[in-house]
Amino acid sequence: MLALDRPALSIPDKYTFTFVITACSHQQLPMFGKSIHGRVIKVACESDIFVGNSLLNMYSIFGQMDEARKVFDEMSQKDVVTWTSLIRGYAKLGEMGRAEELFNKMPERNEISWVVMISGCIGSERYNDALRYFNEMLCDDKVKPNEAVLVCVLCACAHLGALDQGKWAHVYIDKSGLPESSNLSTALIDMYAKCGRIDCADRVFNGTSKRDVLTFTSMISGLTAHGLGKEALQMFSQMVAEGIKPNDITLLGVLNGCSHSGLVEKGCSIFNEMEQIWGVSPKVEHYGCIVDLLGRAGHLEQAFEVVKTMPMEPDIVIWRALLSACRIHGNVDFGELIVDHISQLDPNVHSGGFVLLSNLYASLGRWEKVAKLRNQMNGRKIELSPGCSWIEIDGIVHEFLPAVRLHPQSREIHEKLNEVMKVISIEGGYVANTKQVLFDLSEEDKEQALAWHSEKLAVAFGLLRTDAGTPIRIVKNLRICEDCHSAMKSISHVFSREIIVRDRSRFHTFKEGKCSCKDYW
DNA sequence: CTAGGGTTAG
Repeated sequence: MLALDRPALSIPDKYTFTFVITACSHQQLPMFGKSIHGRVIKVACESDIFVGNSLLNMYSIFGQMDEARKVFDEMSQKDVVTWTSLIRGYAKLGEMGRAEELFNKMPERNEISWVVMISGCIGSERYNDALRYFNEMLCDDKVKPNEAVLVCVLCACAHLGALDQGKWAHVYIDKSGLPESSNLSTALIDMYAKCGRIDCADRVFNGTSKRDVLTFTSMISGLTAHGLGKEALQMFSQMVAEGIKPNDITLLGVLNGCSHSGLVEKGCSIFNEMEQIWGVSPKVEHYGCIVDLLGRAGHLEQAFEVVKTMPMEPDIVIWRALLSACRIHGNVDFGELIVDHISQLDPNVHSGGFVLLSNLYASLGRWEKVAKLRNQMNGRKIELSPGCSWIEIDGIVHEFLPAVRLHPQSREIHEKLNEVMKVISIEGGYVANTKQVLFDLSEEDKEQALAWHSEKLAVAFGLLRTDAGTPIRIVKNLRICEDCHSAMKSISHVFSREIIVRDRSRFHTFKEGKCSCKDYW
């Protein structure tokens, strides 16, 4: 109404443009934003740095980097916001090389520029790079790490299992006088839990007065990953008692906790009530949990019934949970039934489908089928993500890929590993699992690689570089395979070492020849 | 609202 009353005043000024362009960025309105860009040029306030920055940022957010770059190049005046926005655009697309180049070139940096670089590394799963940038940031007198940077750093430590550096960040936070926040507590809890120190996570949790749904969720998920299902449920009760409403991810953690601890009835009742009590409608992930829960406990028919009646299309994870249940319970017939069912579905979308089938055939001993699938995969150039392990020694995270030659001490590591394998075969009763083919998404292909799985290399390195009796902590990006699992058991026994391996889904603590997962994972 | 951060099953 106002606008109609005063048509003469309806030409927006640069402040209005800035405001509207920013709104387009936040509301995901690329078309509208673009049309505004055209109008900006008409009213000739495009030389304003605020207008330019908001336009540049808008294109960066939408991933239209050619457009963003054009705005950047045309801006006569640039400031730290201009540079940071452009860097963020590239970082979000995973073009870290471009981002890095600009970051090195920019005339001045502030805290936010560092956050953008560090969080960009995390988004591209380059956690070691994230920590490297953080250390560089500490050398820069003009900036001080803020809450956002520290959250990123803890996140990187959590992914890497870098306990020492995580502890260092914790001390830094306590000394820095940053106000207590649920964000930092959440990141600390998650870091400790993922680094194998659920006890420290618990201490942080109990020491904080600012708890929200995220704090509780990271604690619950942490307990779950450590196989502490009952404790996870207790934590859930405490959360409810404190009047905090769980979200979909909280419930995922709780259900998974039930699954790992065999709490079938409890899990089912939580699942059945999540909509009415918490207003969270089950997503495909929750169905995945319940299928896993039922399948693991041996209720295969019931699990299959859930898959058939669920309101959405079952995804690859669900089929895998079912097949994994068949494998655990040695139910070949049911497994083949499911494979029949899957092969009628879309066969060539995910590489996951191939691996899944291959695993099942391998577990059924149908090697000719495995070989055939393998050829098909090679023919289609399906790429699988490489297996990778990390180990932190003296505050430095060492990364092991199947191509271990990259590591400066690789020959020594190989020699050590050969020795270890020999010793455990003779003294530890270890027998190599020669049938091992793609047990999980283990892409470390035995045929083509004389290389060992990355977790074996990491453990050899750990034995070389740590004192006798020190626990060895390893993080692996995929699930540990059966062969490595039994090797770790033998090593823990023969070399009297506690070995803690965090794999993709949970912790395995090897001690005196046994694993905390009770061979059930 | 000219630029920045966290929890996630298998």
